[in-house]
Amino acid sequence: MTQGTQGKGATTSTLWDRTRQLAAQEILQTALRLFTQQGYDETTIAQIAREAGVSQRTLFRYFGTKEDLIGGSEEGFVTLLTETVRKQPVDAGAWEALRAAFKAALSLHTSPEQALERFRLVHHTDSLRAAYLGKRVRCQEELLPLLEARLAPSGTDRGQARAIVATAFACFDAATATWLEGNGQGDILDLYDEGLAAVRS
Amino acid sequence: MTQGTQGKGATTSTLWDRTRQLAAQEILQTALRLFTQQGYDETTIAQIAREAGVSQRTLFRYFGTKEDLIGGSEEGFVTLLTETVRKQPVDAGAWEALRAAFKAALSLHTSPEQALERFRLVHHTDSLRAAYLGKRVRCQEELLPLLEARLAPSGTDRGQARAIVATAFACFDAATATWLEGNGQGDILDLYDEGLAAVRS
DNA sequence: GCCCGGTTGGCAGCGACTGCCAAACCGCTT
DNA sequence: AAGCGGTTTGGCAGTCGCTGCCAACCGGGC
Repeated sequence: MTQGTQGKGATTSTLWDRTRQLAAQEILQTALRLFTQQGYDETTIAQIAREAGVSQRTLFRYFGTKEDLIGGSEEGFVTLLTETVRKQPVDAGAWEALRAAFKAALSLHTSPEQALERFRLVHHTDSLRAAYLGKRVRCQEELLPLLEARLAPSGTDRGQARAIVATAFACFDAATATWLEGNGQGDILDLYDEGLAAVRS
Repeated sequence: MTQGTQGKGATTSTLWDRTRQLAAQEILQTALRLFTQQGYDETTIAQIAREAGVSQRTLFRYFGTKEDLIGGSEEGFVTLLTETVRKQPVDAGAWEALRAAFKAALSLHTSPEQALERFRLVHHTDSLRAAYLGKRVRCQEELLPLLEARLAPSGTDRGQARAIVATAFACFDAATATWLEGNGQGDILDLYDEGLAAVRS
């Protein structure tokens, strides 16, 4: 699929599958527009395909599921988190590493307004929220071994490491929920710190 | 639906919708059997209906969705948790109340073996896990106001209360995951305590 | 016997998603 | 210019979960 022609140029090759990327973006924008305009459940794949000028079949070839049309591919997200954690200095604790990962994830959004809009959409649509939560736990599982290494010195076992990772994500979600409730007031990371502080009082 | 005939008898009325309950249980057992035998995704509603001796249509009338065939109705679960929290003594803190609620929830399972089997099924099926997580956050939202009351005296704001509830559930999930990994070894509540202790070290 | 509220079953239909096959397309060679 | 191989695309039919609608049914009160 993506490799076909990926010769020497480290840049985006053949100016042909740049068209492909463009098509993908076109689909994505159309989908996001319709979702915010009329809601996720009220928007059908058929409509998105029609308005984006592609067939339903190819839409499903670009994005495997309807949920993938929001939040982009899961892989990118996961690797960003894992790489960020891995890059943290060895003397940084698990909590610091996780905080850094969340910070990196938040920096993906182009603007707070866009983030707010997207968070709202995900938060208010049951199916989307469920999908997000699924991704989240897969993330946790991926991160677990990395953080186990940082935790081992202090005699923390696997179950405890899992609890720590889960707690970090839970507080992050709580922070975004609170942020959403306040219509984007304040900084998510600050809310995260406050929440975690309350937990670890 | 359920009220139709619910006269004076506080017991299960009219010996007629006892048949209904029986039918419901029949469907549930069939579904659970098939799920564990051949997997959730591989089992179709048509098959369950056929083997349970009802039409697809009535199956959907008893259980609104395929996911409802596992873990029973959400309402029952939610009310159990909220009632348990509400019943806790006023001087009990939020953490104690949540722990009591988890304990009550765990006591719903008839046997550890059955719990293990069911947890495994949910944990290993993406769609089921997503559905469970969705229920979980709805639970959290329901519980939030109750615990806010217990937390208010110590000057905890809403965002922090949310973080605390989310953390408790996260640690509970981590505990069940660890319990599952150890094939049902030990006690979930003990694992929960250990995880929470590590978090709040 | 008869009507009546509530239950059931069958059918048609929707929306997400997949497999399959033929047509279109791109870049390359002759 | 014509041909060719590999990839991409579109259309079609089919599956599965789920819903609305309507006709048939069943137990109980008049």
